[in-house]
Amino acid sequence: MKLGTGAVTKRPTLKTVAEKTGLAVTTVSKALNGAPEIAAKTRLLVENAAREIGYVPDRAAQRLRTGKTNVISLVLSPHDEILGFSNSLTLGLSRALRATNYNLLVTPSFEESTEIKTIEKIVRNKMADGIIFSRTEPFDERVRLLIENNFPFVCHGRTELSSAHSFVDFDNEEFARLAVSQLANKGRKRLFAVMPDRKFTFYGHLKYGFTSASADVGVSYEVPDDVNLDSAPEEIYACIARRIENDTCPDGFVCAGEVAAMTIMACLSDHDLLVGRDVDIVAKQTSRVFDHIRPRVDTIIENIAQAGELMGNILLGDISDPARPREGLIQRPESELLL
Amino acid sequence: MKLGTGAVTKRPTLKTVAEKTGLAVTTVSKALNGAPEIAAKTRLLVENAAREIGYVPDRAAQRLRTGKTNVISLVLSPHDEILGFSNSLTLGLSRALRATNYNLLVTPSFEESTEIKTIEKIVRNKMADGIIFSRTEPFDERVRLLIENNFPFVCHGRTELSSAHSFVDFDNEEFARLAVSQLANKGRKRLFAVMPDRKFTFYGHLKYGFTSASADVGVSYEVPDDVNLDSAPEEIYACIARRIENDTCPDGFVCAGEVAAMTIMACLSDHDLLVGRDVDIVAKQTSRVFDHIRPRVDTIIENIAQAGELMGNILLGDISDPARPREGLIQRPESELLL
DNA sequence: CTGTAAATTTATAACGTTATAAATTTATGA
DNA sequence: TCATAAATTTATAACGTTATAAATTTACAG
Repeated sequence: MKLGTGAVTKRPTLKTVAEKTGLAVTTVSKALNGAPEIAAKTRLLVENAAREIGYVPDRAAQRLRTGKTNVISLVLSPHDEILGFSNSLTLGLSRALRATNYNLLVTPSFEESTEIKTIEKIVRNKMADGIIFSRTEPFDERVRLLIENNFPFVCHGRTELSSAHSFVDFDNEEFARLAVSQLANKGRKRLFAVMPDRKFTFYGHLKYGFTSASADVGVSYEVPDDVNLDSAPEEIYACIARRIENDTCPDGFVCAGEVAAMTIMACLSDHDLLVGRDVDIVAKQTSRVFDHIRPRVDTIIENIAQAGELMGNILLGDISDPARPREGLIQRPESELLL
Repeated sequence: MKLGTGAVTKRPTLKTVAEKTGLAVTTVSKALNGAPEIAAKTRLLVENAAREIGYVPDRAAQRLRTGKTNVISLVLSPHDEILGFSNSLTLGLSRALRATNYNLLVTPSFEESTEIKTIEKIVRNKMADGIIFSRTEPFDERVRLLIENNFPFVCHGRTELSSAHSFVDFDNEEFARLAVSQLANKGRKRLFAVMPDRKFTFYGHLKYGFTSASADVGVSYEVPDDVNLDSAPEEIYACIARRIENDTCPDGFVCAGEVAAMTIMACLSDHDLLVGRDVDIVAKQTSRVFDHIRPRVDTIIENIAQAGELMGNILLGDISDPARPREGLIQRPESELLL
């Protein structure tokens, strides 16, 4: 098949290579797959012939025959933050898959409630060799399902389930501690944190880090229960606006998401409150947006692309060795605190 | 195969359904594919049996037999703007594919130069039924390759090639005109535009709109040739900083990308120049970031998710009817100009 | 040389599907 | 009732691959 000439010849198959070399299809297959019983000179002959005519194995046929799809499925939640998250995860995953012959299938679920169906479908129909997903809950039903079906997966975030499974998580507790400490260093006394929805495991970690660190350094702290990272920006805005108008505005914000942080900054700015003078903010940063936002705020980086790459590599390992013990990995925060 | 019980039975196939109904595999296949020669009551019988045992066709086998992959490949350029673009495109595409049984394969190229290889590979190995990509050039080699190989695709942006092909583009000329007009209305006299790299088709459209509209309303205009939308933010920052320090700072900015706009805003802010007082900015908006950025700037929306959905639908149509005439679609800007 | 073991190659079958052609059943008209 | 057409079902083969078992060739000891 010559490309770029307009001429389209039929794709070469093992049979084509077999005919060219005068060997049997089986021999060619084995030679190309490095079977030990093939004579060295035969292997060479086959390899050259294959290269010459541009033979590439047919994925569908391999998949049908072996049951291996060579596909990793990234299952995205409808809420996956539009800034950065999915994107960086995809990027990182792609890096991990780059040198392999795995493909990345992106499967968004449009409603939170159908996500388990999406995963069931992938498992039942063997649409992938492994699954990646995020927004893990302590007793995550997706994790349960996948463990039960012995289906390789790596999730972003921990569970509290007894069976070990692969995951990559961020040390959110440490993030919160660093944030609190920074705000306290700047003399802030009344802290406020925008946290994820309670149902997620990392809510617990963040909350624990935030409250215990606040108690440790002796500042007041609050975790509102009417807004979280998945709230519409307008709700977060309204919540902060209410505080300001009530004169109950905190002087230090810990914000575990970029959009929420930006929303808060916008609200403060609209009420003539100045970050750095009247209040301080420490935000979790997952993209480079804050580089371009003024006034500058303290950020602590969660490297999502790196998480994606780690998850990809772990998943590939889990797939190639189904028996190896599953374990998790926790990323450290990289702080970019201002002086 | 029962899920959720831990028990894993073998996947049902056509054979399973055939055995259950006492019919031949062929009959079952035809019944499920709506062949007209199958008796209505047979069809019903088969459909019920299939549903009952949860039969789902095996993609690999279908693919091998029919040559149809049921996969759409989104080929991402390394530069695809991290904010919004890929993400929104993916989202829109997913929407288009949602009700179909197409899957979305995301294939990033890590270097600009290898992108054509990536596409060649997809075509040669028939890894997808259709391709989506962006950053189209007037004489785009990817477009040429795909047309030559008669491979379905929809690109984001136009070409100047003679053969018609499917595309979705944004009316960048109109965008630029609107932007210039808004800045002129605000009394700005020295306009400056951050444009895409010259090699892209939409550079031409933007530039023409920008320069001709500027001439029409009688303001001076400039398109720098040392920075473009793909420049590192630091370069853009440095370029603007130089202007400010030189006292050659423009008073109106047209910015065809979000990150560039934010960078400019940051630079202005760092030099105590106020948007709305000293300068004005009109930015192209492809996500909702600007909702949360202060001071507010004028934006004109390019709806990328919608573009993705359109591209997906066009591609599906092109695939199902390879003979239908290929045509392009141009999205109108949605302006969100401030008063 | 010859017989046997080792090395290497090959034939067969199967993965699950569908296009094609052939076979069977049912309906129709004389 | 029978022949024939129409409707419906079925058998066969093939898509490209690989696991298994069988066949062939080569090497080696006697």
